[in-house]
Amino acid sequence: MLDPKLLREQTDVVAKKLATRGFVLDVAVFHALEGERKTLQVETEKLQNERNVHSKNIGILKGQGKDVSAVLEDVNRLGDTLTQLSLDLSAVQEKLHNFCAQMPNIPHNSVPLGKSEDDNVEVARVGTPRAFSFPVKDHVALGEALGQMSFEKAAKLTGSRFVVLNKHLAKMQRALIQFMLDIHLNENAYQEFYVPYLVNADSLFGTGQLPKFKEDLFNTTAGYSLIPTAEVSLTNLMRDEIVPEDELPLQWTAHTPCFRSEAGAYGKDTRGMIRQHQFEKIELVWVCHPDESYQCLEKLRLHAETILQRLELPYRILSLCTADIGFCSAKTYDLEVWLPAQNCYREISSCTNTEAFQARRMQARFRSSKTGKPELVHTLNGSGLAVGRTLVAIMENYQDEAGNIHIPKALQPYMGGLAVIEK
RNA sequence: GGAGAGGUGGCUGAGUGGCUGAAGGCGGCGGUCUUGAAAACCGUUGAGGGGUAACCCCCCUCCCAGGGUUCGAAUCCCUGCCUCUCCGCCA
Repeated sequence: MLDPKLLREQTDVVAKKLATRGFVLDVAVFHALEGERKTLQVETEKLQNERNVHSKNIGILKGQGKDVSAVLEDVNRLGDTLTQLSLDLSAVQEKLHNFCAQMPNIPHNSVPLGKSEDDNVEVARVGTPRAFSFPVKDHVALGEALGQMSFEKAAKLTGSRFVVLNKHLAKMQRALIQFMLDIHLNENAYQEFYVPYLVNADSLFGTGQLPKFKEDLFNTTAGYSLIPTAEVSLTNLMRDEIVPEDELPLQWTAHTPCFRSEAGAYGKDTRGMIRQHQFEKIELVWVCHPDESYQCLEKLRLHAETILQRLELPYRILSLCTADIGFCSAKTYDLEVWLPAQNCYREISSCTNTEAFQARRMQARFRSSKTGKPELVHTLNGSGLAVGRTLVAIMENYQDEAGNIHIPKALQPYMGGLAVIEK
């Protein structure tokens, strides 16, 4: 959610900035709603005040044993008008709220302008893709040949876009989770959380999944939704909270499964573990002072990169352009890992500064030591990393001609010393 | 699942229809005192929104949430959510 004051006072500036990301702000509609709101609100509050004054008088007069019928008549006359006005007011306020809830965040000045994902800017490449002396197989071929990855079994159990792993591959996924968490906890000072995988609508609104992206979620008959990312559970810990300024920044992490319905993405990446309805992820969340959020974003990105570096996986860093950043994002870096079978880099982490966009939706605040007043925090989130895709990357980058998977050095201790997964 | 009790400000805890946005205590902040600190004493201390160019100021809303009764609701009624105690069940 954008700052309503900013929106009101500099509507054209906001519209211009949102246009860079392909969002058309209907300035006329906004001004009309806003004008209506103001008139109604002022009038409603005026009448409410009148009513309150009268009511207070009634109390005083009654206490003195005097007749109140005259005042009572006055205040009764207010009744109907006031009822109607407040109905009108809340209708307009709801419209205004819905209007604003659909508006995406304003891109930061450092975000490259662009019209599509082709305009994303490559910031750096790290590591060199290995040269293979044999035809590379993709993770599906490798995994099925090993007998440790089955999409068929998953389809029997559930449907498409799920996977069953067993033996070493199942263990490697668990090892990766442990490996990533250990680094974030021991080296990067994150606090670990265990959180619900089902959340309510307020939480989903807070982090921006609602109202716009309801279709991407798995919703339950109980009224809860499965989390599409631990960002929802972690970030919403701050909802309606006010923390002391000196406790900032907060660095939180959790491993969770993530559930995405992604109705719109059918036909894309139909093969393999790249796009699944259920996958494991380590999430990193920062809650910080507004002055520091861009330094924090750099640190967050570095923490995600560390994992790729330790696993010796080649990757590149993209700064997403205005057309490609997410709804809540003011700025996003994507980390893309090299996948030899696809002969390209694929997203494995997305690190985002939402500034106060989510914080405003959540009323997540800190108490300013300067003013003593609550102010909105900035929230950031990033994957550190997507575990399923990391597994894919290891399989494809570390395969040999026989179809065996060599395990990265750093991960071997987590695999009980195992160095190669063989048939 | 069954039976009870309860949800009030950062915390604790009064308040059953009328200057109560809320006593008292704790905590926080400011001050007096002190070489400094502690103690003591005095003062101060919720949030959201609107009006205003803006501070001061003025107004509205908020005592779990949503409805209702009333001129007026923290207080009465209904529904939901949550917490606690006892019993049952269970990983």
